[in-house]
Amino acid sequence: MTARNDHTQCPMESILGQIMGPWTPYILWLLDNEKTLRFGEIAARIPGISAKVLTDRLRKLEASNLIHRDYRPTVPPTVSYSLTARGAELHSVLQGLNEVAIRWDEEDRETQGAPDTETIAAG
Amino acid sequence: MTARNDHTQCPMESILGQIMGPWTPYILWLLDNEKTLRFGEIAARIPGISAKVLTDRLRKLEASNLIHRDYRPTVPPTVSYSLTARGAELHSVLQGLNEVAIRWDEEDRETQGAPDTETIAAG
DNA sequence: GCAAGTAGTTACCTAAAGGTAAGTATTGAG
DNA sequence: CTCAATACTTACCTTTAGGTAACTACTTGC
Repeated sequence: MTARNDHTQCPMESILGQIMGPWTPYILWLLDNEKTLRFGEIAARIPGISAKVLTDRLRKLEASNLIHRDYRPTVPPTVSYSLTARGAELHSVLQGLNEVAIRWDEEDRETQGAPDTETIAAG
Repeated sequence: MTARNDHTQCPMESILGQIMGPWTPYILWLLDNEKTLRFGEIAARIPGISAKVLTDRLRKLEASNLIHRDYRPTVPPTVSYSLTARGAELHSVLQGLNEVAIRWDEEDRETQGAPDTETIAAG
């Protein structure tokens, strides 16, 4: 209210706008785990994504200075992606989120269905 | 392929599907900070959101067992929201993300503009 | 001259998400 | 009888996002 507008006073909204989106945190997590991945390798690790959307996400992450794009003009061309120093700062958040995800996944497996039979996919 | 489908083998995608979305992590972070908030209070803290979208986010978070809905049939009715035990498990992730957000915000302020004058809100 | 291979880009179309506004329930005040 | 208040819900419409498929560039191999 006093110096900045009310919707930018909170840095959370800014970072959310950068890393949110259907596949964005997942891409960051992949790069955090595997250090360097080529375009096709990322696409292979995300079954449902299209080249158009993946390109879009990559461009936006690059524009936010979270990933680095390494283009090698070979034939055919090779493009590798990796986290920047800023992108690497998300490491603990990404890994923390993954730990919670794994925990919940185990809990839901105990509660909702037997580990050896598939009942959730029946409906 | 053997027991689970290939897109659910990674718990990250599951948790992302639950907490992702335009305002979802922000709502969780508000409730993590303020413990209990009424519908109108959440709406007031998120300037750009509409009642329809806020209701949708709240319902989905409730369905994921991340928030608790407390309906008091007073006149007019009072509805309060708070994190469930599971939702509270996101505390460190949410706060860690906020710390990174604040750090980046300060860094960007040093790089892109002077700290004492407002140049970003001029346009 | 055509296919293959990588990493895209572009055009076109459809599906989903979100905005706006009005309606719902309840009861006390006027 | 109507207004006001809270927390929605629903209908309708627009905007946006995403899917699909074709095209680009360049060189090797046939």
